[in-house]
Amino acid sequence: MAATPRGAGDRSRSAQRPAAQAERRADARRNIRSILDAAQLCLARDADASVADIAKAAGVGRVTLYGHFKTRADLVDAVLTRTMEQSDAALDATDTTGDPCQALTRLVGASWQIVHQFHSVLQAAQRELPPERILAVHDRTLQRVQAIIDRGRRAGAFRDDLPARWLVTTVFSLMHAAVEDTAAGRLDADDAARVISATLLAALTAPGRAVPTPAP
Amino acid sequence: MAATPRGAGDRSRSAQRPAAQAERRADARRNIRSILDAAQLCLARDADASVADIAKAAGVGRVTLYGHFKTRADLVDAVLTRTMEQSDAALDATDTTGDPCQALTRLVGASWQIVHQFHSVLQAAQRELPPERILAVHDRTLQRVQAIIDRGRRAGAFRDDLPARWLVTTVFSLMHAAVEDTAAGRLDADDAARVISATLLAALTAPGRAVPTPAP
DNA sequence: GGCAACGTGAACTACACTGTTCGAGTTGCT
DNA sequence: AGCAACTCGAACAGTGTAGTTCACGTTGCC
Repeated sequence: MAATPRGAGDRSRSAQRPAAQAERRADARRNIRSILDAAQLCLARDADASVADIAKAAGVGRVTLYGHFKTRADLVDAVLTRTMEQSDAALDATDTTGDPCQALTRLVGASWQIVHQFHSVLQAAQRELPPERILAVHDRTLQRVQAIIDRGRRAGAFRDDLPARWLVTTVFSLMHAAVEDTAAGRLDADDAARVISATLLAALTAPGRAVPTPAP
Repeated sequence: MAATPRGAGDRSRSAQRPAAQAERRADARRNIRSILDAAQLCLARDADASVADIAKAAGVGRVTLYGHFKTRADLVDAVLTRTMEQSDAALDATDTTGDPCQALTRLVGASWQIVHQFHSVLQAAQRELPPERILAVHDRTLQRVQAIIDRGRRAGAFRDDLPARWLVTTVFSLMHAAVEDTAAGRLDADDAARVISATLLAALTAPGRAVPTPAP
């Protein structure tokens, strides 16, 4: 879905799925990498960055870029996918077992940097890609949050009076709201993870229960 | 800032500020109204609606529209201003005194319909207008929320361990997140106000305190 | 070394949109 | 009635973008 060679059609490739980047020439691989790097950077700075901007930032001709990515949407999709893969990798290294409250706090801490950095990549994707695609790419992250919430509910720590899906939305919503607040200078970026966690723990706590105060 | 006559310059008008719509001819007033109505509707449906779309929806020539609004940004600004005025009017009729928790619940209930309906008008404005302008137009609403939160904090009902500005952000963020969830079919629109309120009350509650369970 | 894959800039098509001009007609106001 | 304000559509200019083609130069790979 990301790579589209010029000379060769789909004939020599087993399928169009597996990105099929291995059998390319070395300079092509290098350029694809540069393009993705540049696109991630440009889109992170400005969700409306043009293909020309990205090509220039990658130190590559626009035509070369189109040689690897059929359309702008393709490129955005590739960048989003890549970003989510990086995110998932970072989150895989995070312990989300044990006490749900602490697990959530750890998850927020680990996610914040990524969300903070690549917030507008998501914005670009939301303007260019169909909602189902956005959802699909977020699947693993969604599952992860959902799992913690489910566990917290079963343990009686998290509330049971609201749709589980809404609690997941709450988590994502506050993360992204925090990004915008820091961008506008209304929130200290170094304090954001703490603020988000504190708000979320309270929001997810079962009514009637005392709100946990996590140790600093 | 909204009205721009054709024949007459600024000469006959006292200032360019006061919208100066009173001294126009009747048909002009009618058209301006139609345009604003149509623009509000179109932008609510699609934040990217073109000037041509809006003019057609208003039953008016494109040139006529440009006769009243110098640029697309001007039009968007006028629509946003108008929407916020309507919103403020609706909120003026809402009792925000008394118990902060109940006041917040009432405010959310009264705001939800408007936010739900005109969510993408705001999106359009965010793409076209400078952030300061968005902030300025939201001033009254912002103040209102801020006032309730301040009162709740003084009363010891709301938490004091997070920046007040962040709590305001939380309120707006969850409202808009709820809109997107309903649009995606993940949340029942009729249930939204309750869900938002319940989440917010918990989020704003002081740590260590029991979360209030508002009467249905 | 040789060949195919790859890169490149310039130029071109195509499109969608904003904003303007013009000439001619219509409507409201006095 | 008469005049200025207003409306209208068509046509135009300008801009920014996506995507393509071509002819030629370069690089990697066997």
